[in-house]
Amino acid sequence: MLHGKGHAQDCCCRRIRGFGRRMTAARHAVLDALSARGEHLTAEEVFKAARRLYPNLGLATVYRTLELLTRIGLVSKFDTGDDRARYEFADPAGTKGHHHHLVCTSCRKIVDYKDFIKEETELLRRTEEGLAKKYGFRINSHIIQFYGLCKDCAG
Amino acid sequence: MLHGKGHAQDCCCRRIRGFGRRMTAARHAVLDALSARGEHLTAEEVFKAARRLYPNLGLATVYRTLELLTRIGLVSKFDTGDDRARYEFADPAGTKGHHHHLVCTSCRKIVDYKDFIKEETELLRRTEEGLAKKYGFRINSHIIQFYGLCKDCAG
DNA sequence: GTATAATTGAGAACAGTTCTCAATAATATG
DNA sequence: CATATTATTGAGAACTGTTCTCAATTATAC
Repeated sequence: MLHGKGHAQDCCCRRIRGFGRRMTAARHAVLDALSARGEHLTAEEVFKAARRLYPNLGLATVYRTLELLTRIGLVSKFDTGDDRARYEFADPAGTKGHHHHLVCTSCRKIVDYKDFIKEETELLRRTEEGLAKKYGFRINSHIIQFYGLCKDCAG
Repeated sequence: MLHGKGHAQDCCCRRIRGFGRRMTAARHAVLDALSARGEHLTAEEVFKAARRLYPNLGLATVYRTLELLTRIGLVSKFDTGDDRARYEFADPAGTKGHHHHLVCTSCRKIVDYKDFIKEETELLRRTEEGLAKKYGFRINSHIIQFYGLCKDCAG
């Protein structure tokens, strides 16, 4: 049985256990991969990275773990227009700070930006409130993405 | 050969021709379906609606047409977290006005909202400018979506 | 330690989307 | 208007990302 190294891992363990689920080597490997490899990873990328830490790992387990982490709220899953899902730590755990995405529709490069986040967050909060009231939703996440061509692709 | 009925269709024809592509009965049917059936349709939904107008239509053609329309900029394609793409007229053609989406993660209901749009648009414009400058992107679209539970699903 | 139930890896199955290809139909040309 | 050219089509096969199945394994409670 492996032991998580970082604070994030410990925190995640507790969260997983608190959810009545077990802590396993496979899940450790996925968590390690997610925190080592950074943002917006595909399941395949997580799989490759995690398998280096735990060679016996299966792809289905990666999907299952990512789904679990997403359900718990530790990971956020999103889409950037190609046809595979992306995963990254949700704010609190990842501690890389809240950010949004800027996506090149040609080369698929993804830029995480934090500039403008403060204003955006402020507006989003107000909008959320208004929408919740008007449409009776209990809102718990949002997505903002900009699409365009990066410098290299714009030519 | 069918003839489009609405202004949007005429406009689209011109755009398609202007792109060096041909105007066909299948494409008319897809355009009609898109404008009759409203927002955020899946390819399957477009297919079913369009096939009522042109029974010989094939699903692959619907995908090809939607891809063409998206590439031309007449249609916007997006994703709301389930695993099928959604399509709707982009602003100018659809003339239903710019809107964003509020998505129920349980029943998958999608609400188009236009409230708050003005402030959002204003902020997005400024953010876009800033991002374009800082990261050298030529930005040409964005997505804002809120996720949560609708009144019925929140219980 | 043992019992119990969650978790696993492997591969099959699945769903949405794209591809292939011969047949058809829209446009340009004469 | 007839014809040649070339895009487009429908049907189904193929593909890709993701989920499911199931017997074997392993974390946890006692």
